[in-house]
Amino acid sequence: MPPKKKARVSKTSAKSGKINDIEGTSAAGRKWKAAAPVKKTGEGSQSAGSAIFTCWLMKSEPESRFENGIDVKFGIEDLKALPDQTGCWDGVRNYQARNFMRQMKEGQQAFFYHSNCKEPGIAGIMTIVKEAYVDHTQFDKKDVHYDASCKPDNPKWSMVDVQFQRTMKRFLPLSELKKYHLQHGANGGPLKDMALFTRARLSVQPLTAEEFDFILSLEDKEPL
DNA sequence: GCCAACGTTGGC
DNA sequence: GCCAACGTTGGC
Repeated sequence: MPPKKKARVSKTSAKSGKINDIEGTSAAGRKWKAAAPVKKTGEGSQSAGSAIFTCWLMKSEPESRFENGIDVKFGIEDLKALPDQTGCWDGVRNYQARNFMRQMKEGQQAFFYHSNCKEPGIAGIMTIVKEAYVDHTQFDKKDVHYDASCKPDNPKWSMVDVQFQRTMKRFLPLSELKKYHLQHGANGGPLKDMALFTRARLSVQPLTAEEFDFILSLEDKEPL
């Protein structure tokens, strides 16, 4: 069961929702050396020592790419085109990314990031509309992200439902975010520890409120 | 298409 | 539980 690609959201909107959160055997959810400023869990229901995150970034590929004969393309326009502009973020096959999805709460916001494409960057914002539940595609032999090691009585992978909120006022390219990241490394600005750069391969990542707000503020600025 | 970074697997 | 080999991610 090789780890698979990034998420692809399928056209299911409101499948029968079993609020079935599997226990968190994070077999591989090992050491993640808190790169991001870790907000101390003040009052949350998180176990001691883990941070509470409220903002997210989720990657998906907006350009066609075929994997086992199946196109994994899913950009923000594809989400927008779904009924109710809502889809499930299935196909995540990485423990850390999965665990972050399991921390997501209804109503929280996530950036929709376009990866593996001509112009990588942040395309828009979506809202978490359903908290983590079993990702049914792990059992589906026809699915790109089928995981033969998973059985319905012992699922491994979760997904959340997301709803399109809006596109960014202007697309925020990775190249620009990186310039700020580098600049902030020198001057201590808000993007100095951004997971997009410190944990490049993570497809679902947390942002601090400071990071999120700073990125939002870029919409009204000239491109760097 | 290349390839560096890094997560996962499996032997020991 | 270590760690080398392997496979994937994703920018360039």
